[in-house]
Order: sequence, then structure tokens, then C-alpha cells
Amino acid sequence: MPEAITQSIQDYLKQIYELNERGAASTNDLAARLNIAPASVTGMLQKLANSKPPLVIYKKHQGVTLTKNGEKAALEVIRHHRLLETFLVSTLGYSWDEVHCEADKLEHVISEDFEARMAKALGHPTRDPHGELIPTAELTMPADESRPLASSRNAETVTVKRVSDDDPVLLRRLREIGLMPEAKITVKSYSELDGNLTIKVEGQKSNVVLGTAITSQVFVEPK
Amino acid sequence: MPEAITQSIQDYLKQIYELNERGAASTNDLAARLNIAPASVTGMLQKLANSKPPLVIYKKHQGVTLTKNGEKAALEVIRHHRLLETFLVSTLGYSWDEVHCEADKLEHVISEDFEARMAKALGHPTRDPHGELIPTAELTMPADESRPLASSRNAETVTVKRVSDDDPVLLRRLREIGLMPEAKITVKSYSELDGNLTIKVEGQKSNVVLGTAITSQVFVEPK
DNA sequence: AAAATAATTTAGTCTCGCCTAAATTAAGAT
DNA sequence: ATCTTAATTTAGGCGAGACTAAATTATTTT
Repeated sequence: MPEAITQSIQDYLKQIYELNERGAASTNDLAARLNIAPASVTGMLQKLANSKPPLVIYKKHQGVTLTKNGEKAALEVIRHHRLLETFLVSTLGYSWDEVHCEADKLEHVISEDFEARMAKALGHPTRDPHGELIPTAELTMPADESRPLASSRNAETVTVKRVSDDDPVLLRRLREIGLMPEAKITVKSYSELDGNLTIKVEGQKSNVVLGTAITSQVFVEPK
Repeated sequence: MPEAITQSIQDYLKQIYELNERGAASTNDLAARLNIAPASVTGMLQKLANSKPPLVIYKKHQGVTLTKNGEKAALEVIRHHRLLETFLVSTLGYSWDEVHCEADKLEHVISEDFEARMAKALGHPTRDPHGELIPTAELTMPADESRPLASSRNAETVTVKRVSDDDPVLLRRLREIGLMPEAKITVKSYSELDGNLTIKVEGQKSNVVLGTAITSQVFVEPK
């Protein structure tokens, strides 16, 4: 019988999944994300690599990757998290930037039944309030076609699909500007010098100028 | 600074609160309720009695009682639990008898904000789906005027206020009969011999005969 | 009142998941 | 190539919260 996937382990797997989107995850990065001493992370990774079945692939000094099993477990948690965020916003009037912490705690304790009921009640959504893709019930991650707003140039018109959700301050600013998922925007100009973009958000009065600190955190698709 | 009230501690306090309604709680009863070895319970009780501030009053071989602080902490958890049950039934279509386990896990992790939002969304209910009183936001427990249906006699007409919620089988049976909170019933007859009551539930076709196993778990108020 | 039984407590261990300090390995600069 | 620094791992420990087995204290029976 497989070993128990505790709350801590779920946290590790979730973070590894996210770091893996940009290559193998290093001990240090993981430690920083989890707010845990690097030495402790090493210990846990060794344990996860030796569990039956193994949840990660781990080679000394070379970072970690998830196994199929590890990935399934990670996607399960991520699905919980994103459905919860969607659910809290739609049924309890939470705002965009308030749901994150709550979902971080709840994601570990809800049952499969709870997950299924939420999905049904919400009409089986594919993205959460920040636009992050929600893994399917079968635990596969849909492909994301969107790219950073920062890569857009003059006269392009695009639709916001997703905004990075790890900085509450950024989220609040984005809401002020009206840069939320499904917002339509047109790029007015681009500055070679600082990478600033001047954009017009549909439905807003005036243009706004945004630095790359913001435009690299907003993801868009053509149209 | 007060010591942290962990999830386990919350479970202990909640159970002690419930046992205390019928006197001091014994080590053994607690152990049975928590599914923990009696020896482990002793250890935890000693710890809780010596924490600053103390959460329980504990004298060897004489059972435990909650201190004011312990009671507040218990009522907090109970409020969470009962609001959650109400919330799950009303927003996710859970039935009466399915919510218990889910609420048992969630009660420990939701924030005060979450609690407040639920209370507001539900219109500040005073009883949960089983009819249990919900502690107030100020953490006081309202008085319960109801008494066991078993104590009713011929020709009395009463309203169901509450049903015991710890046996799923009982709950399902009660739902079949229509014996849910706010149901109106009239006592048709009482048997000295076995304590059986014959009752008529308003809106139901025929009379039912119930033994004390059931009638002692259903609580009613006059009218 | 003594013996038998039941309830409770003590003592000693275990696993988890974290920590710090020290040792090691890898990588980058000169 | 060597030296320095940064990243990582090893070793040893700690607190929480559980367990078992054995000892003790209460209670009940005879």
C-alpha cells in the first residue's frame, strides 16, 4: 500500500510542480518557497524519492522532478486550490486577492466529494479567478497558450487570460487598472529603453503606462 | 503570550465541552470519543492543565472540566463546525447526514473572516441542520429549552428542534420518517412497558411507533 | 475488610517534520 | 589550476502527539 501523502508532502509536491515548469527545482528555491531551512528540504526530498511508489526523482546537487505519481498528487492539490478560489469568490464574495491564504489551508482537507460538488456547482470551470488553469478531474493539466503581456508590441489587441497570483499588492493594483481575466486591451506603444508598455484597457477612460514588473506578470492571448 | 491551540487540542476541547454537559469528563470517555489510547489522553490533559493560560481543570482520577479560556476555544470550534454544516447543506446540496465528517476537518482551518462571511451569507442562523444551537460570534452558548421526545406523553403536540447528530444511520432513518427540525408531531400513545411512543408527523400519511433508542435522540419544544 | 476488577497514570518509545552547525561538493573568478 | 564562494548535504536534536506495557489507584463484590 502506498505511503500516506501528508499535508507537508502535498506542499512540497505543489511547489515542485510549479518550479518544474521552468526546469528542475533546486533545494534552495524550494526552501525559499516553503519557508523551510534548506537542510530540511534535503531530508524530505530523500524521503520522497525513496517512498513506495517514489513521488520525486532526486539526484544529489541536481534538483528534483516529479514522477508520474508525484505529478498526479500535485495536480490533485492544485485542482483543489483553484476550485476553492473560484468557489470562495463566487459564493462568499471574497475578492480576487483575498482567497489565496484561505485556499492554501483548505486545499489539504477537503474530500473528493467536496471537490466534485464545487466543480458541479461552478459549472466545471477551466480557470480560477486569477485565470490559472484548473487541472481536470482526471488530473491532467490543460495546455496554456497565453504569453506575457510584456511580449506584446504596438497596435496588438489581446485578451487577458491570467495574472500572477502570488503578490497581493500586484493583484490590488491590477484590479484598479481593470486588468483582470477576460479584459481586452490594445497596446498603444512600447519603449525600447525601459520596456514600458502604454496600453488602453477596454472600458477604461485613459491609457496606462506599465513597467515590466507588471507586464511580465500578466498573460494574454491574441484577439 | 498564550500557547498555540493546535488542531489536536481543539479536538480535545470540543469533546470535553460536549461531555461536560453531563458532568466532568473522564479520561476513558474522552479516549473513546477521540479514538486515542487512554494513556495518551492523560498526557494531553496534564499538558492542557499546565499551559499558560490553563485550558482545563484536571485532578487525577477525577476527570476534566474546561476553564473559561478552554470553553471559549471550544465554542469557537463548535461555532465553526455548525456554521460549516449549515453552509455546506445550503450551498453545495449536501444532505443532513453527509456533512459531519467534512465539517470535522474544515472546522480547524477556516479563518475568522471565513466564519464571518458564512454567518452573514446564511443570515446569522441560530441552529445548524440537525438543530444544534450555534454559539454566538461572541462565543456564548444560547440556552436550549428543548427536551427529549421520549419525555412526551399522550396528545401532546410538539415541534422538533434538534436531533442527535453522531449516528448517520439514525439520521437517515429520521429523514425517512420526516422527523427533522421544525417538523410538527402529535403523540398518539405511550407504552409503559417498552417506552414506545406512537406519533403522527404532520404531513405524513400514517402513524409511526418509535422506541426509546430513537425518541431519546430527538429533542422537542411545546407547540 | 480483602480480593478482584476496572480506571487511570507512569515510563519509555516511536514517527513526523522541522531546526542548527558543520562538512562537503560544485561553480565561478583570477 | 587554484582559490573563493555559494549551494547542498550530513549529523545530531527537538517538540508534538501518538503508542504499549507495567504500575498504581479506585471501586465493587463477596
